[in-house]
Amino acid sequence: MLEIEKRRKFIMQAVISSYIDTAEPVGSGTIKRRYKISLSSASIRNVLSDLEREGFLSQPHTSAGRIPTDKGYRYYVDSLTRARELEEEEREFIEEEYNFNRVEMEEIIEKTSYVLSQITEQAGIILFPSFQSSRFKRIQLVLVAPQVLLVVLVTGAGLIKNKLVRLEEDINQDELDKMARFLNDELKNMSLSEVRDHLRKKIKQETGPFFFVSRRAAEIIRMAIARSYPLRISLDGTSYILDKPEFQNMARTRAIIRLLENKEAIQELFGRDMSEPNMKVYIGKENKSEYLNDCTFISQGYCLGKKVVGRLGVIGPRRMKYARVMSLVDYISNVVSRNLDRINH
Amino acid sequence: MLEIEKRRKFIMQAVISSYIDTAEPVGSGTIKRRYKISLSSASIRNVLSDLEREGFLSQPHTSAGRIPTDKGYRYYVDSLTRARELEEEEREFIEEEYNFNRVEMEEIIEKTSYVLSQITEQAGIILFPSFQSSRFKRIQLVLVAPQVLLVVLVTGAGLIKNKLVRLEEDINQDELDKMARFLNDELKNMSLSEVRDHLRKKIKQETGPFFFVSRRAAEIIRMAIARSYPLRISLDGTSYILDKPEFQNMARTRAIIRLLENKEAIQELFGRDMSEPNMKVYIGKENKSEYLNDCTFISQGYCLGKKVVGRLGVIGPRRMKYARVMSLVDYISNVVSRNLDRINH
DNA sequence: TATTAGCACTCATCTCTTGTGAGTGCTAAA
DNA sequence: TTTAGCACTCACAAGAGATGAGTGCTAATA
Repeated sequence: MLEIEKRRKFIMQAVISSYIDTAEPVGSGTIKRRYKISLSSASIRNVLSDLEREGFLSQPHTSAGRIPTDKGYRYYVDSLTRARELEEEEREFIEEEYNFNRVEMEEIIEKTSYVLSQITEQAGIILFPSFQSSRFKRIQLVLVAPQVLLVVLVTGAGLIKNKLVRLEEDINQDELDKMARFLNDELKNMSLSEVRDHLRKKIKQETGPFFFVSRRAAEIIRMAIARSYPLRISLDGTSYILDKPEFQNMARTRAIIRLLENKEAIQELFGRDMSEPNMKVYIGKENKSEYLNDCTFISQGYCLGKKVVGRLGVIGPRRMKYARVMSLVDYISNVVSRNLDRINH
Repeated sequence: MLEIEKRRKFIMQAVISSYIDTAEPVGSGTIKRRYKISLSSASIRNVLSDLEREGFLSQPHTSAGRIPTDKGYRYYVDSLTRARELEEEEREFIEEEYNFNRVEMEEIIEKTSYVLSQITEQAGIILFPSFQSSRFKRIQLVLVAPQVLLVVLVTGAGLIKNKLVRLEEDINQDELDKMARFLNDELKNMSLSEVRDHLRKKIKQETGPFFFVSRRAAEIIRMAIARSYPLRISLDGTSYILDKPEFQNMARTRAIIRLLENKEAIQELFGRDMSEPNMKVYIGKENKSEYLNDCTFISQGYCLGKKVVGRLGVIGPRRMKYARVMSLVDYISNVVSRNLDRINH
């Protein structure tokens, strides 16, 4: 009984790993040849047909070998494979890439989509740290031209946000400095959504000396963060998709590439995972978009301090080296977190 | 004599416009049918074979029709086609897209690659205003953390550049304010390359009271602009390339897409045209990259005030509607310039 | 003298046939 | 329970015509 379970696992593993290597349907003969199993091809066939009946494998046509289904890959990822140590070279390549004089968050983020795609040979994606959830650190108000105000907002995620705000009345730099001082005291370490709420309250309840600075300041800062901060995504290596034999069909492939050109669509792929730290693997139809029915999307959060501020990941064919790619995504997510921390203090 | 020249032109035009429509080689019969010409197909054949001998047309194989060569397209663009008025709908679509409350240069730029690609159904490209050549407008120095300085540089192109600079020694905000005041006076309206040279000179010749501010300030600002400002490009609609029948060949198409993923490679396509205002059309092998041998690249400068600050354009198959696309690129370049001006005063 | 009808020829592309081989499921023997 | 043996399936490759849109050349025509 236990013996039979072991055999199923072995054969399942054989089918998947062979298919991942070759992209060709795997038959009983191939398994016997490649994995020197002490069973006849007929016995293997029996197991294969069991696995097919249970939905782990399928046949492209009657006289072909088997290929894994979504359920098959899922089983493989959950039960048959485990995290792998990175190769020395992989680790070196990654560390090397981040070994530049990085003082700005943006450079780190943009580098990351490149690194992800290069090392996995798939499309690499990273979301910039989310603005709304990040912490207020400092504000600076600069009069750029009469009635045009530059608001510089520095947040905990190392994000710097510029916003030009057009004012209706004249104001001078002294007044602005006063406001900035006030805001910097008042809002220290709040998250930006707290900032918004706090300011709304303050405006209502305050009177007196506070009032005159507060009202204007609050309006200004709200203008600066109000229009939802444009979603920023860095994407690289889309062209790797075109290399894979399963994506030689132009029509489907074009749809995938078109999806990746659309920031909102990419955001939807992450669904509700945005602020979760752990790794998510979406295989085939598990994906949020039907255009990715033939793809696997692996993502993981990255942190600033203890807080998850964004996600990164890769998109490739379902037929991918899961252990390797998952380990890489995990490792790179840690590298990014570490680097973000370093520039922040 | 004049008659014969006219006939050549007509037939040349017929071949190109038919090929642009259908992507199929054009034969004498097709021309006679589609353009109701009062000549026999035999006469047309004579002209075709003349045009081929002179290098304007070529045959994929002996028993096929003719397709235009680079030289043929070039002749067509230079002599047979002229700027076209935009359709009402085209104009409306463009104006509509820019009809949002734009106060930031970045939004306008990013919108533009989208508009270019949508309306021409090709890849749309725009370079962000060049940083080095833009004019110094204002600098702001903010101490973000001990020894970490945020330099905010506002330039004439509406560009705002943040740079975090790590200092070796402590400095306080008062000192920074002094420096900023000094720099704002000193550097007003210089271009950033002038700024660099100016500071270099100043440091050498100055002594006395100027010295102590100047030296630090100069170092800081040079750190801020020194590392060549990362080339920013906005690109959209790459996937349109996959629609065209001439790009069904994966290998060549992948190479094009890979090229477009590489910012430096894109920059090279523009060559020395960077600060020229006029339109450039590169057909097939005229392109700076061999990967674009089957493409046409059309670009034009856009301005802030009277100064060209960047370029925009489209990349598509050689077989494109030149009059239409050229008019669109021209129109959009004007719209961008107009919008940039508006946010700048 | 310029034009065109006529004709033989070319060659990519489509369809049809056939052969091959890697795979299957089932059954009966070990 | 395992496996040898066998009939069967079916994608795919190779080859053979047939088709037709195109050509260039030549001789007749306006």
